[in-house]
Amino acid sequence: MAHHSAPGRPTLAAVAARAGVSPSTASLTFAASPRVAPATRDRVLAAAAELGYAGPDPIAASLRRGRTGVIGAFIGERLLYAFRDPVAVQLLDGITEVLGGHGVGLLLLAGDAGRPAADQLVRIPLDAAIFATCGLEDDPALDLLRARGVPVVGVEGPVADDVVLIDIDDRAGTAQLAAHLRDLGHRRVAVVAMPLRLDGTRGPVDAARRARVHYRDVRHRVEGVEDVFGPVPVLETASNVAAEGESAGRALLDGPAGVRPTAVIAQSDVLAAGVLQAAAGLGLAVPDEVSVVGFDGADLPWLGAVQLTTVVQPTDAKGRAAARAAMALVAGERPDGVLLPVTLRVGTTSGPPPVP
Amino acid sequence: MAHHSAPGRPTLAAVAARAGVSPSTASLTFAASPRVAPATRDRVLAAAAELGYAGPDPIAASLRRGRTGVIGAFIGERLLYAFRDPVAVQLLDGITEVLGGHGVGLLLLAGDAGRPAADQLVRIPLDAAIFATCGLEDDPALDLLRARGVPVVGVEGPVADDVVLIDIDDRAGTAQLAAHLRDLGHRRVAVVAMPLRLDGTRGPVDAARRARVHYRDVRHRVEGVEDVFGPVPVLETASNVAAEGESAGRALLDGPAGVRPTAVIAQSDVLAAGVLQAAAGLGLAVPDEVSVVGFDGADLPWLGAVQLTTVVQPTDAKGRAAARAAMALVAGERPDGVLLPVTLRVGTTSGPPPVP
DNA sequence: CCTCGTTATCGAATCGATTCGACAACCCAC
DNA sequence: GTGGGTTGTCGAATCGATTCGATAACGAGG
Repeated sequence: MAHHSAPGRPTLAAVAARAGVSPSTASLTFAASPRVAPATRDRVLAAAAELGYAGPDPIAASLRRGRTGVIGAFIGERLLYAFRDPVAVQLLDGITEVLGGHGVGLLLLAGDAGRPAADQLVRIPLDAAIFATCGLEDDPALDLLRARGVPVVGVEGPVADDVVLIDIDDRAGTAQLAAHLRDLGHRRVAVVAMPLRLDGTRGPVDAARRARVHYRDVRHRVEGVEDVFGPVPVLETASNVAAEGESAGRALLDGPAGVRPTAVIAQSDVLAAGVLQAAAGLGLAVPDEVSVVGFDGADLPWLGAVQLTTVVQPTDAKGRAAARAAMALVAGERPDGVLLPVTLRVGTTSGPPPVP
Repeated sequence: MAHHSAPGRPTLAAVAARAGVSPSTASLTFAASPRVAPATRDRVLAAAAELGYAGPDPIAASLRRGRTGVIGAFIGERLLYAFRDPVAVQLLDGITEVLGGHGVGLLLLAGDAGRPAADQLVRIPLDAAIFATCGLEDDPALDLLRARGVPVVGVEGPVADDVVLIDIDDRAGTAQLAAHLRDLGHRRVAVVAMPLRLDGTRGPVDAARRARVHYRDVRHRVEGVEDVFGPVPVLETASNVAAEGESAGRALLDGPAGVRPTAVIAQSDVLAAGVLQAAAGLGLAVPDEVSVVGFDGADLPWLGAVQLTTVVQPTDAKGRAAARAAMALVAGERPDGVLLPVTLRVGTTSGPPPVP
């Protein structure tokens, strides 16, 4: 009975023996060391070819080196939902761009809601972990990683001494956006928020709920609005998808002109797209009867010619920065956190409020 | 200078010593073996807690076991483009669903076009690989995996003796779709094809190009149409995205009523969505002036109320089947390939051709 | 009291490489 | 010809666990 799936696979030692050199030399050969003589190298390579040896076993090499060349990315939600979010996708793309260049692989860790895949963490070798879209302050996975000595990078959280933070200025960016609306003359605005935590809740946010917000970006994007307008009504969605934005939008905008908000601040472009759909469904002209703004600067394909007024964040740069930080941590460095800039982009969905 | 990122991390041996047991017993304890006495177990666990030992090192365990608990998924394109494709996303979701249940992780292998990340393959330990969206017949990565003894599952390709194939009947499905159009009375149809190979080419497909098609599904979905209509014009897109579908659709539909096709068969719902946009842009009513059909049965959010006539494939089941096959291969079994059924779904985008 | 059968624990081999310091061989110059 | 500096190769320790067969302890039955 064989121990392995592939029983008779040749080892480096076998290759060395066949080539008439020591295992050390054979190892050096495959590491492309300049210290091995060309003639010897050819002999080893020839022996390897004859034996069908495909190079050193990655697992054994990993053990010796103490590294695997794999970095894990935590996705809070199930994969399917995370990938509906263009920001998450672009972030991951930025990460793989850097990682791929170093021959490092990205492992997806998706946790169905509550309990993130903890068993995976225990079993799977990781050099570092990136909290990609789930900056929970008290994620249990964080403790596991800590105990294991796996360095952690957080994209917009969690905040901790031993976590390198890649951040954007959500609050100031949103404040800028809010100021734009205020300067246009808006006084009655409402916020359509991304989920405060992942429990399927939707609806108006009260103080109690507000106190239990899990995500830093969500909190900061509310605070940015309040910096300008003071307390405003916040409507929470259950998921960051257009359909949720639409139902929230309908709830907000389905009322008489003197009562409904003259501007809706969605916390993401995806939600804003939903709000736009809601406005269209209610027969409200944008921006003449209602202004709609978003956040992210994702170029959503289904917006068509509409240019959403939004706060543009450098999502791909965020991904690249996260990956670079992870690589640095693996190399034993202690990289600084990064704060990336955001910019207001005024489009065609914001304008002065309607005159009564 | 420390060898590792975390120098003084305790080992299983240290825990065993502290608990006054042998390493074997400590190992058995963490493997939750029933053969270890409860009192001993508690002693070991206590020692582990005191030392801050988080459990056996996954790398070392991997070496001994010969497995890592990581399965690689090959994405032909860059992540960003692959994840614009709802089918790819759903496929991956199905894969992670099964894998996660076994505590196995999914590693993304994205190759920038031509050369897929070969260096990653050499360095990263993998138990098995799934060709998720890139069924190239002659992918160089396949040879590397073979040489390494890594078992491979192919989703719609590549076809090889040692690759377990998870397939759908693209040809028969498309033929059914084509027959539906023929029965409605269509005689002049055109195909908007996904990329035949990844080289950025777009435009009419001639025989030479046709001979060099890389993807099985693309080929089969053309053949299915020809089974019903005989040779038809095929317009290739450079990428499976809506914008490409739109420009292809405009090229096909921008002509006098007697010349342009009365039905456009897009090879994916995403492309079909683009063709619908093109039709709308040209002021053509669907299905009265032109019928548009797709493939996949993906529920695209931005289609709104439009019900696309399409061939529904069980994408998530495909993902789950692929993952199950991979797990079986890792377990040393020799699973059979799987052929999943597709079904025609008639929506509101197909109808009789206009009367001249 | 001795033996047999469990049950819990241990020893030791093994997984397949990497790497550092030592060492031999060789070249050149003095 | 000897000393010093390269250059190329080798030995041996190590990475941290898993696992099988062996052994000790112990209770029960004859």
